[in-house]
Amino acid sequence: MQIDQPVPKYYKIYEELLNQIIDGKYKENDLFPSDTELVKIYNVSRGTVREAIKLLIQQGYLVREQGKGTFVTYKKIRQDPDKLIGFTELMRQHDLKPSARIIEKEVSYPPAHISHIMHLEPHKKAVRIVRLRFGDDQPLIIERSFFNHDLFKPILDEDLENNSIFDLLYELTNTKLGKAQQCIEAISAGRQELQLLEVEPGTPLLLIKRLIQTKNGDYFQYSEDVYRSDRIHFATDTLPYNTEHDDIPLPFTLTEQDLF
Amino acid sequence: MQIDQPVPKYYKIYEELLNQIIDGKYKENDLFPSDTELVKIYNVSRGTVREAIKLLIQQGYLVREQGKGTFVTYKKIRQDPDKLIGFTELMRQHDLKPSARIIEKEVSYPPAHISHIMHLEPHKKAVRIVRLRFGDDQPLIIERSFFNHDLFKPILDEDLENNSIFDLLYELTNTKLGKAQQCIEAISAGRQELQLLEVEPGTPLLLIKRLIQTKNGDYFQYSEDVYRSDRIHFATDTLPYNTEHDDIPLPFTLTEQDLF
DNA sequence: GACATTAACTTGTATAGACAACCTAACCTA
DNA sequence: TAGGTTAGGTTGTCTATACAAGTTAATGTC
Repeated sequence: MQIDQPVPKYYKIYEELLNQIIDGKYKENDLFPSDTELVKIYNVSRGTVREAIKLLIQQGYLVREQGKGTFVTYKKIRQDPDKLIGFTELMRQHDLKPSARIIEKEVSYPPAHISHIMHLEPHKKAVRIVRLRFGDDQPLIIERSFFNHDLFKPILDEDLENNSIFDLLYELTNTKLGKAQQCIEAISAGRQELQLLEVEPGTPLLLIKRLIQTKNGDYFQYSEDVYRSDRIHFATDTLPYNTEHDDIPLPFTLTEQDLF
Repeated sequence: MQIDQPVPKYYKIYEELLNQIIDGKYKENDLFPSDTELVKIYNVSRGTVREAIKLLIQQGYLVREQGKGTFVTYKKIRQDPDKLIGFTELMRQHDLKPSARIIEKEVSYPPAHISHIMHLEPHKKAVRIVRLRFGDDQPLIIERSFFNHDLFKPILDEDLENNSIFDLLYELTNTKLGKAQQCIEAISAGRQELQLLEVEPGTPLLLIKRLIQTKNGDYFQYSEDVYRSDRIHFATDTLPYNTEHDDIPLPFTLTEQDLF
């Protein structure tokens, strides 16, 4: 015997709108129906409509702009975490203007666990840099990095907003990079993320931690990059075998209709 | 000249309540003031109070339970990058006792977008399976999959709770898997996730979408797996920052250049 | 033509009220 | 005592309304 679980109106509306978006009823950047229109269509109150819209916003399908309207943004920037495509290259592929801002830059004693991960001796200082990455002037990524001070020193005073750190490293010290490790987590937006990435409190974000060595085996960098998951799409084409990829985007998510 | 931007009431209340929680006014699992009490304290409407509470829930500070009340659940974000786990064999490397529960299993006509992505003809049925996977009896992953019915038929009645689907496929039909695509997102826990994964509303989770082909090129499976990010670390050990391709000048120099 | 004003939209916030669903504890009854 | 009922609390959902804040396009004026 199946229990008849009542599904809220706002959730049904959410599902229906999601299906419409997935079915391609709206194109990227299309104007979505306004609250008032949806109120008439579904014959519910505005609060209920907004509840449904909120879910779609949280999933990254819609964006609201006060005074202008609600817009469809289902297409995400794709990035393959295995192939470390550069940020500017990634932006260029999506016709977005890349830019960066240095939030913090200092030489200090890192926390103990950072020293440990980077195999630094306890008395060694490290270079800490926080950068904010933009695509078309929209904040996409916070990069929080610790660098090996000895290796980083030669490029410390270079222009890091407009130059590649790895490029500078190679040009000035002839050092190349070697192995790297990374892991991915989902986190909730904290205080700094709210401010820098311009998201709502509690927005789920992707956290990618990387530990990068030089080709000599020295630990060069430990970074924690926080990505706006609603704007950047992490995709891989590998697994057992890697042939030429068909490139089917997987931009949607199963709805409850698909599940029950 | 800075425009004096008005801060919403619900946000001020949110900040004040957050400060109280951070200051330790409430202990873990303490009962939080009810909507009605907060309405009296702040002299606002219930909707406004709930807006503030919602933010605290999304941040993971509070949990609401219908009929019982609102509770404080301070949650730590733990960083443990020393444990780096492989992509597929998470369970074994974690040294956890693996188990699974079939939530749903049916043969039916899949939604249109699933048919499309799996290259199924519209009249073709698919096997839909929802599995909940445990490690040491704790729910870790929801696997929601659609399988090609023709390919899946031979193993439909096998014991899917205690066997690997891929292993069964190979044993019974000698079919090997080919290429796969996958992408990773961060999402907020929805209704089914709350129930099955036993997490609090708004908990950030990892969503991994996969499209898997057989070696023959047939589309075998589309799945969306939801991981408890607080219990599972997703990691790749080595990245092709690759040293072996140093001789190839153009493509790899570009990527390294743009990375920072 | 250039520019300010206005009207008519949009989303954002806030209020007040209602009922449903759920939980707990006190109470009543067998 | 044991068990069922009820009253009163909680959160969940939904409605209806109102005004603020921001955008856009048409209008009117100089």
